[in-house]
Amino acid sequence: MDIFDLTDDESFDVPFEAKEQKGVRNVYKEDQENALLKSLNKEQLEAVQTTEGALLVLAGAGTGKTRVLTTRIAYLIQKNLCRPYECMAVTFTNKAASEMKERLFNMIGPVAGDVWLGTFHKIGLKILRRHAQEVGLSSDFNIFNQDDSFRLLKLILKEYDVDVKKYSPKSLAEVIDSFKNKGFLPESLPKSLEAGASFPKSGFFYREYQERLRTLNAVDFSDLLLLSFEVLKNNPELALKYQHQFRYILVDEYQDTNIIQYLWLKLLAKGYGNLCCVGDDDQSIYSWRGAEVENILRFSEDYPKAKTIRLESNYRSTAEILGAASSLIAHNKGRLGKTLRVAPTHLLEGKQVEVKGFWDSKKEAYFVAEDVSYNRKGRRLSDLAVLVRANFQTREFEEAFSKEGIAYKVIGGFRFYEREEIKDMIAYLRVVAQPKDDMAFERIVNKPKRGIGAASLDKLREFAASSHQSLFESIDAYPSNKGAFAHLREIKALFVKWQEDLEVLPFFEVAKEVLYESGYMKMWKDEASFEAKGKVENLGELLSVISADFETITAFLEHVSLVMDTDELSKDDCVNIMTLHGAKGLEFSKVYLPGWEEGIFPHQKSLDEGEKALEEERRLAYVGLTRAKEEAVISFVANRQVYGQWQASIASRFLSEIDSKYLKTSSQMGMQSSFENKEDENFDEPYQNASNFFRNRGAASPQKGFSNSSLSRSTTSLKKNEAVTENGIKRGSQVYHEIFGYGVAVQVDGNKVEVYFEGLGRKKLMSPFLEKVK
DNA sequence: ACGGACAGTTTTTTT
DNA sequence: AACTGTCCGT
Repeated sequence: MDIFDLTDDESFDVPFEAKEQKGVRNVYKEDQENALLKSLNKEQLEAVQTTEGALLVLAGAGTGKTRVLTTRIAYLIQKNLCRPYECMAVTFTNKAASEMKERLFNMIGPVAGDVWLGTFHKIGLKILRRHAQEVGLSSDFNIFNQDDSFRLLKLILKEYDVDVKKYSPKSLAEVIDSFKNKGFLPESLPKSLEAGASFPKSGFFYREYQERLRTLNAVDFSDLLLLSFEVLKNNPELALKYQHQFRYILVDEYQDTNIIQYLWLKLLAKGYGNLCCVGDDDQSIYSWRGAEVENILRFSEDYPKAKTIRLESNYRSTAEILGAASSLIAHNKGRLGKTLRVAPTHLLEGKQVEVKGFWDSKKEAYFVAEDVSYNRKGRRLSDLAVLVRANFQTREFEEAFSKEGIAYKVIGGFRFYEREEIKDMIAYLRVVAQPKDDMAFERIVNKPKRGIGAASLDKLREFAASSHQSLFESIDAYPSNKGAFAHLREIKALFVKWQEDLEVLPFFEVAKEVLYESGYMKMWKDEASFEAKGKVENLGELLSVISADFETITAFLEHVSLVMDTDELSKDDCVNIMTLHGAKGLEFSKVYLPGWEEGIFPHQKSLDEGEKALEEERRLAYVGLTRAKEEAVISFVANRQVYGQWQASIASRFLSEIDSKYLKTSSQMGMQSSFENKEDENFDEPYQNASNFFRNRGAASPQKGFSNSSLSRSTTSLKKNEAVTENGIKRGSQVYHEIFGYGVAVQVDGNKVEVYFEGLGRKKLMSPFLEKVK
């Protein structure tokens, strides 16, 4: 299951001239080549067979990008142009890597395992592990995830008395990450970059952060690239060795590379210059992670002899879907430009893209669930997907699907490895593996409660800092053995025991010991709540995952930091619910694209940021549409609840940017107001309806638009911290008031309140009337 | 040391 | 709505 085995060093250590090829057929057979290439079209064939020098393959959606990449690798190996371990193929996601791995295996068999195939981060990690000491780390360093980084930054900011509310660790993390993505260590950070950053003294905090990471013997995600690049940059001999090894380098999704990845590739490809980059500038959706579309736009400047091949035959979608997607993306400026056309062998008779408007997101979700029910006949559920802009949107679909009895899986979102209990357990294991890891240690030192409070920890922290040791190490030397410190010694003794056990027992056994002997499992078992039950189950599941898949603690910890459990699509037959970002590289026969509302999609932040950000949103929409093979449904709602507050929505501008001949619109609003009976409204234009509706009603007086029959009445009790004021409802120190005139809140008797409302249930009753007042 | 009450904030996408 | 941080009583 591991994409490539990090313990397998032989392919590297043996001088490559002397290396015998394992399992590769030395004799090239023509029929093999024919079998490999026969299904390719002319464009694809050229991309596979252009083996010398730099090559840019501009591959539009659905034009067989992965096929070209894998066939190219197979071709190189079969034609004996390189040995498997002399070929490196880099992807962005584990999903893409494992798919390529699988396809390659089917083409050339087990030797596929020798190809350096993996994500940028994984290959960076492989290099960094070998040469960690060059950057002042020991090779068993830990990998910090985003959460760890935030916590560390928060710690640092607090030490310097920075107001964490005003200057959040998250924004600092973003700034530091952007430095790393551009390839700068604190020492080399240009003043101008620091000055332009949105966080004050970011250069100082960056330096501080890197130093702390080093003392913790840890790196963060971006370091995997940055530091592996530094290692090679500072050791020309070493770099030469790698440059000599990699005769062929292939890159997937080149449009999403950032500067450090660009430099990293350039350095590694220096030996042979056989760099093949595949990408699509219209699908660049990771600029917030430092991706520079410019990398792909100026490829031919960087590699002047580079050839460019365009793949424009689309084997995936109907003409209607392609037409809709193309007419939308045409609104973007500065594209390299491609014209996708339906492949002649693939002419599909298609339906128009459906556009539907709904009253609220619940109706939208239930429509999708019912439509799925209807469409499942003669189709696999896994051929259907719901693609959302943000993770929070998945919730209502989950609810609707489970009520309709439809199997579904949410990809991404709340991940297994990000659950509290799993993170705690991982923290325990991290301390076992790497006692210097103060972050992990602090996380679990008093979990379950061991009578070690904040005050004692403060003392220990101070002591540890003055003796330049980790918390764990400094426990023994601390000049006290009372109260919390006695408990600290106890827990340390346990950790030492587990470390010793690791020498003699299988990792799985030790993991089990840790879970039970620490009292962590007991802590949740003793709790009667529904939640705790699930946590106990999850912990059990974690143990079984460990016993099935991981032999060493290092392998396990590496896996949890680099590979998310939900990276891969479920093997079961179920509907996939995921973000648009997560859907890149996938295809489905029918795709649902909900939540196309201003502020949701395009996201509010992109609207605030301006044209460039908006273009990226548009590319995201393009990615979404082109995932569909046969059908696509776009929908939006008139009311949306975001963070517990109701808000009016207006249909996304993207809808009006799509050539209407590819669209079929219909209203599913089904509201109970008098609005429904108005004849002058055109129900075939639901996105206009939504905006008109709120324009008409937005600032209206309470009763406007209500017909008496649809007006309901309900009484409710005020909560402890609520009161009715003249302008609205007072809750604590916050005052809320009614919006849109949907209802009137009237104090009746004591804490009883009478509310008029329109066709909404009790739970929803209050929220639409409440809006925070500054 | 610990838990409950209260106030205030959150606000995208991922390796 | 769900979450964090702080204050305060036990």
